[in-house]
Amino acid sequence: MPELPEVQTVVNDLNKKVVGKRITDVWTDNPKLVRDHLHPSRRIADADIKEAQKNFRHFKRDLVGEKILRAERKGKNVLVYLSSNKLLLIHQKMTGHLLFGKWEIKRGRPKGLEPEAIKNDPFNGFVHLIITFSDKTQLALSDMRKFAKAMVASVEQIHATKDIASLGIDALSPGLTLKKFEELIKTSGPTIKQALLKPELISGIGNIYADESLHRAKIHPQQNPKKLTKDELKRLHAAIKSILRKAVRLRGTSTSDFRDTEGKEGGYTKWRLVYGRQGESCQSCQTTIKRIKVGGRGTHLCLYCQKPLRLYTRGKRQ
DNA sequence: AGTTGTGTTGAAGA
DNA sequence: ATCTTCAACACAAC
Repeated sequence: MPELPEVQTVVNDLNKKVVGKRITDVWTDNPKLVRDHLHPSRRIADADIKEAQKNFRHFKRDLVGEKILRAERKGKNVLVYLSSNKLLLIHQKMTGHLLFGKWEIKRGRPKGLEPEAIKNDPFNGFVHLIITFSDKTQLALSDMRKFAKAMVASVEQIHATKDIASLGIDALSPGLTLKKFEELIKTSGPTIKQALLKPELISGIGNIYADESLHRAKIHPQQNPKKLTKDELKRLHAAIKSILRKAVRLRGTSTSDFRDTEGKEGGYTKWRLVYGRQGESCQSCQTTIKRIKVGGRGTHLCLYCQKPLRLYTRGKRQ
């Protein structure tokens, strides 16, 4: 699941590997992944395959000949700045990730040639989009569930899309001070976990880092955000910043499908304390980690460290 | 072997 | 308005 650290890892890789390259070709077996910047959420029905193919032809026409200037992250979106004032937006959604390497199309299917991790890891085999550069290197989108989307338009048009324009402050932005964090969290409900997952409030946090941050801050995910104490908000703010920064440093988390542009797994996976660890013992108190539902989302927590109720004895919290 | 769970996001429904 | 549910999709696990 590409969240802030995973998308940042991809963007950093792109800035190292594809800047300065010129696009010569674009291939897909799933034209539906291409979206219209005016209606970025509109999906095209299978029955309208002709329309999707036309969109893809325009997408390809817009990209071929363009030079890559730089890449940038906005929330969980990858933005690739191109010559001619154009911008390529890619959202990897749940199972998408970008890979840098070489492929050949055999009987209409892409076959990974290099590097090794792309050839050998099944999670890198769901390639549905390939951008070819003039030096014959390629950038591919592997996406098992085909939720990812891409669009190209002018810089202004992409920034005006709802995808970008409606994003709240970035979770790692220096502008997200404790004061700002408190203000934002106070406005939102119904639970603190759901508030953390709202991109229009704070962008970049997904299921993994929401659970990890709440555990570090010792806050129950179903707490009413309006009722959090000043100290709890301070702990949560600090936990989010420090966990996200560490995850960026370690190139993200790969509990399932996420891979970097070399096809390799992220290093934060082994530092997780709760996400995907249901049934294991909490490292602080040995209580069994539980998995519950919060707002329809799988949520991992330690019921002892993250007590839902305030119990006071002689004025002190137990 | 059919059913369920997975998690991003927005649209639809309540 | 605010909240919940569902849909897009493919695959693993039960």
